[in-house]
Amino acid sequence: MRLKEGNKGNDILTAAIKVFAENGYHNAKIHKIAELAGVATGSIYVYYKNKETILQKIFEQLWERLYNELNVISKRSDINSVEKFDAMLDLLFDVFIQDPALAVVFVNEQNLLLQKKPKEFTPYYQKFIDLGECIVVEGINNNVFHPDVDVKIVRSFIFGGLRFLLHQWAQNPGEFPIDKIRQNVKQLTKQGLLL
Amino acid sequence: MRLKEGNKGNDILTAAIKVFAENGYHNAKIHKIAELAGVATGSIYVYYKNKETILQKIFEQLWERLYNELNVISKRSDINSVEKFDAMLDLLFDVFIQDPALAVVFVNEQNLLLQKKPKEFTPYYQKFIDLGECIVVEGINNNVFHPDVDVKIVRSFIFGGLRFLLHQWAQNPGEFPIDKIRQNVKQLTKQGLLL
DNA sequence: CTATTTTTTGAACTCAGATTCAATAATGCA
DNA sequence: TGCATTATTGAATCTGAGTTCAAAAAATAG
Repeated sequence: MRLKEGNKGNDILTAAIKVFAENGYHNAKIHKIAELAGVATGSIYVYYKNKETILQKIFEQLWERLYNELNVISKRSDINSVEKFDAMLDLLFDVFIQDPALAVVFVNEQNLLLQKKPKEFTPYYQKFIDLGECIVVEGINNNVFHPDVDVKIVRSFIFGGLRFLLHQWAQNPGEFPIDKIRQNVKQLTKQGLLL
Repeated sequence: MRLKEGNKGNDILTAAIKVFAENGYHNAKIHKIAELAGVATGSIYVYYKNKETILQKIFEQLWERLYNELNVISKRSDINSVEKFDAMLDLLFDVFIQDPALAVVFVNEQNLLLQKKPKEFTPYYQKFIDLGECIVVEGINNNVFHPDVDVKIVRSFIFGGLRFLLHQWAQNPGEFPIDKIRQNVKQLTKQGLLL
């Protein structure tokens, strides 16, 4: 018997995130992912059924992690709704700051997968979204958030704004300090533009 | 001499927007665009150099139009900064409401082009962005907008949020009335979530 | 050390689909 | 009406990248 050496499955995933981020999913060549992962082209197909499966796995891991961490936040009883809202934004920032390439892939390719194979998209995504919604509803019920906003619309707006900013930052990290972005997003979502 | 009948160039563009929206650029087949436009496959290449050129043309038209209309708004002296800001949001809503498929293409494919061929991307896009920035700066100078926000960050956040919402709406127009979205976005960008 | 099993390899295969182009049709003009 | 010019066609070509697979290498067991 022979054991698989190292963790090639993970190496491939990490390499794929980089290559997908740089070239976009459709322009990413399998052979380049293999090269970056330090394996042969054929090995990719030992670990993943095909190119699309790699993308699916990336989102699976991402959303599972985000959901689990948001779950912890939403259950805390030592902080109020506004603080939970803050913590949620921080969570998203922290995850993507750790891995800018992942931020780019997330922004560019999530729609692709969701549109093409909605059934096979990780359920953790929906669970995360639902939790985020809960936090805002809780804030409304506790009289700290405007009651006349539609939670689903607000959720999508903030989510979309964040996506776009993270994408910009990931492609050109020097342009803005990420903490300035973080601070502005919190200001804007909570207070708005008006004085 | 023989003249080209009808306006096949435009028919192809309109068909392409539909097919790109439904399948995404990379999964869109030229032969399907041709079919929808009512021309033969080969005719596409009489009017456009290749598939990518069609996408470029779509964005060229879109941003030229948006820039021109925002230009009119920004020059008006009968309305104040907040009203200009409102008018800018209305402009974006109106254009994409008119053509949901265009909204989907815009959200899904703009990054692709910008990343791949930044030099060839229509300059009207940057001009539009700059104008939007001016309107917010004007609002800050007139003491109606928070002075401690970074204009570029705000601009991207709002833009990203809008994109995401329009995309959701375009894919499922029944879920939310677009006017509710419009109203929520204005509320959120100006007042924020907090009471 | 040999046999057996599993992992790894990468050149070769495949095939979808973008692009081409020779043939055909349509129009304007004399 | 017939000629010249341009528009249109769509089957055939070509290309490139995802995928396969038979062979080689590595690891373990006896």
